[in-house]
Amino acid sequence: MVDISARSDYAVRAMLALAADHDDPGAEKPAPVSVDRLAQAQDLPVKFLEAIVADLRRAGLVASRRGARGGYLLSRPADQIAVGDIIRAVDGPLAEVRGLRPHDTAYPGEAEHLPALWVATRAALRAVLDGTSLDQLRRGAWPTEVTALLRQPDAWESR
Amino acid sequence: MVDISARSDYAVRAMLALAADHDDPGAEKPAPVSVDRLAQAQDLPVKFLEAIVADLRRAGLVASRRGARGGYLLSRPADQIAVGDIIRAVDGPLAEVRGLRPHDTAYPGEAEHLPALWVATRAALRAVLDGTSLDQLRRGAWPTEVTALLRQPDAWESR
DNA sequence: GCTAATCCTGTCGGGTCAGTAGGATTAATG
DNA sequence: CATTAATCCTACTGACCCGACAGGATTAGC
Repeated sequence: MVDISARSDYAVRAMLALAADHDDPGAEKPAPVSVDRLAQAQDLPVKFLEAIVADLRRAGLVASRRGARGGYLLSRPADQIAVGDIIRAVDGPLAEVRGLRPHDTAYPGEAEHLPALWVATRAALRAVLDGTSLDQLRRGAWPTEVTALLRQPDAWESR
Repeated sequence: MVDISARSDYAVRAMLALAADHDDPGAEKPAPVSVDRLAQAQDLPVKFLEAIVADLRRAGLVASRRGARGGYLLSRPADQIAVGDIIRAVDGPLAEVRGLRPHDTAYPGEAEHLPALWVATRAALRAVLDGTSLDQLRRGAWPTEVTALLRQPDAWESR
């Protein structure tokens, strides 16, 4: 069902590392961070991460400086980047049904209402992932929807 | 991210077909439905569906009668079967992070709050899929959480 | 005993995923 | 101006999973 891929997981963690570097040293202009340092910070495979960060750049979420002293920078403030943006950048749409977008599935007979359920499923995902910014995630300062979900008693249990 | 697999999609549709047969002819005892008829009703590949329905049986969601005039029956009323139950039966856990359950992921440094986000993501999924029964799905009689999600203006739009 | 069904095992091609290899290009710095 | 440190690009691989099919063993109603 939901499988948070290594790509997405690594991408979010790299972005978190970048965000940290961004507001860390007071008011200085942040210096570009190399893939090597990002990989070290979160213990990720360097070459694989390199490919992932390239996707983030193509999606416009980070800017790159080439050459010595080069590296990557957030292209927007961390409170204006949703986690959903990151995941879409590296893994495509948040939800698919057998390769189709949820809203253009169609079914015969008894299953006529099924598309609505898939759409609702996607909407639920969006509420969490597009409702949480990189900045909120880093600080654990959750938006209200997420807080409500986490308050659920069995949220941390298997099922 | 979320990929509703063919297995899950087909499984839900087969269960819907079964549910329809169940309350259709008034108060008669429902007769077992063969895989062939289920496949026809929803236009699904017979042999593949056979394997899927076998999973549903092992999970206890349907009961089987072997031999001539055999087939499958819902093992509980359709309002006591959650869509989430069906999906778990054929595809395993609703959410995983690189093969791990969301609640036992762990991260170094800046990503310390990430597990909570994955857990919230799963909780959001559960709210929709465990909150909707097979019966509600068939009738399009959505629970309040789903209605709220579908009311969202861009719920049916791409992103 | 025929027939219609479940049940089981095995196979298969293609696709995706995580990760690696190797090198071309770019730019700061001494 | 050469060295060095970085991005960038293309290609590859090995493993695994997914959708689907084949063939037959078993069961039970008529």
